[in-house]
Amino acid sequence: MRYRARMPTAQQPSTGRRRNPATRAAILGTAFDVVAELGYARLTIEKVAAQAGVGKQTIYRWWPNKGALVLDAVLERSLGPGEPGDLPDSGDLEDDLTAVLVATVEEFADPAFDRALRGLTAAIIEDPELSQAYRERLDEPMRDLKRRRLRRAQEAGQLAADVDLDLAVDLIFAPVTRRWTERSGDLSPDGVRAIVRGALRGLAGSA
Amino acid sequence: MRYRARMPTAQQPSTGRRRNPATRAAILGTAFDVVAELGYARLTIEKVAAQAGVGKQTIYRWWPNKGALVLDAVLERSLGPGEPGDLPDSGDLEDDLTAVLVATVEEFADPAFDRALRGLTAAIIEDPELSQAYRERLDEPMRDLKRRRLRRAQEAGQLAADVDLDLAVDLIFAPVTRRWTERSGDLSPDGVRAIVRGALRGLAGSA
DNA sequence: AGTTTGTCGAGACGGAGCGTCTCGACAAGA
DNA sequence: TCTTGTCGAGACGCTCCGTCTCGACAAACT
Repeated sequence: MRYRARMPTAQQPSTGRRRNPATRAAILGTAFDVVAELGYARLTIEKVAAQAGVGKQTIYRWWPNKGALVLDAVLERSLGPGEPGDLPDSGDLEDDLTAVLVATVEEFADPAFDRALRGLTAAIIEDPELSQAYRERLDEPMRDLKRRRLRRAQEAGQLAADVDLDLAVDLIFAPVTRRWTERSGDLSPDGVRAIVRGALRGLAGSA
Repeated sequence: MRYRARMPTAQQPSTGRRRNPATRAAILGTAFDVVAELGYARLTIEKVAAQAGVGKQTIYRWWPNKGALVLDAVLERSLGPGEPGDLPDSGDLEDDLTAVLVATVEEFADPAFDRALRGLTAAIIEDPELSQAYRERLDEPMRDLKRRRLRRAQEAGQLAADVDLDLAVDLIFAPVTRRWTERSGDLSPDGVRAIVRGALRGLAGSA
């Protein structure tokens, strides 16, 4: 992870003036607003700097490029400081997974969040280093929540004992993501429920 | 489709000099090479023009932006002129789907094709108009092949009769795409087969 | 044969953003 | 007090943007 050293999470050296947290917050907040309004392609470091009332160098000092900046901006805005609480567990796996996916789709319905996340995704696809950072800081933690919920289902006998949990996560969640990125396919609550049901029961239908 | 009128498929007016097909081919070929080498973000119209030995205006006359150019470049190179023959049908659905997906993964293994397709995908995510063009000209035709194969499986009783075919396509193919775009997850032949098996038999495992 | 219409390579143009660099002001540790 | 690093501001040379104009040329129509 070559980034880290220059990224905002780098630890302070012993001496010298300390980094201003308010400046960092202003930059990330503005970056989110800009990508939410203009998209990633038309986002400009100069625009963010001007709009945040900040020197360009202050951004370049802490973030190596647009992608890293947008990743931090999205992470800061969407996750916030709190712990990312567990997935719901009502006992009914199909209901719980459907609820999670419906909530995700509802977030996509907010144009600002939609554009911001599209921008981040576009950046990630082309930049292996950024995609690794995304995986470690956003995707893997979320994935862990999903695996945990599925493991409980497995222990309750609602999921086959020999099923690989990573396979299960992909089978359940990837179709929704695909319909979102390509803007085609049914993302209504019914459509989402059908995906969950299909993944759980299978298409062959021997049941 | 507002593009069309300015896109290379537009029909010729009655009089005047005709468009040079060799020029079109040179531009698209060079565009593919450039995106395959540098990626989408660093692809430049000026670079394509210079490298193809062509005036900038000649590109701007026929393509409205980078995205449209790259879409045509990928379409031209990956599909070629021929009809996109049917999916294999050996009678064993799981084997056939696995073979198709393994072939797809093998294409991703070619760095040039990988970068070109990543570039196209990145462009599509941010541009609704381009994503529609992609859907109509590449995704939907492929999807149709998949639906046809699945319908035959349905008639043979290997797929539940009440299963929606678009749901089936997403469930089977989206996980592989996800693992590719995010560069994480098992894309080995075994991993791919597990996806197909999981989608067909279901995770709940009542069989 | 001549005219019209559109294509083509070449490159000039003003403008936007790039990423680097330097400046003076300032704040925190030594 | 002195050193070290942060900060806003903006100048710098550069690349690329998208538009425009030019002269050469080819296809269709008169």
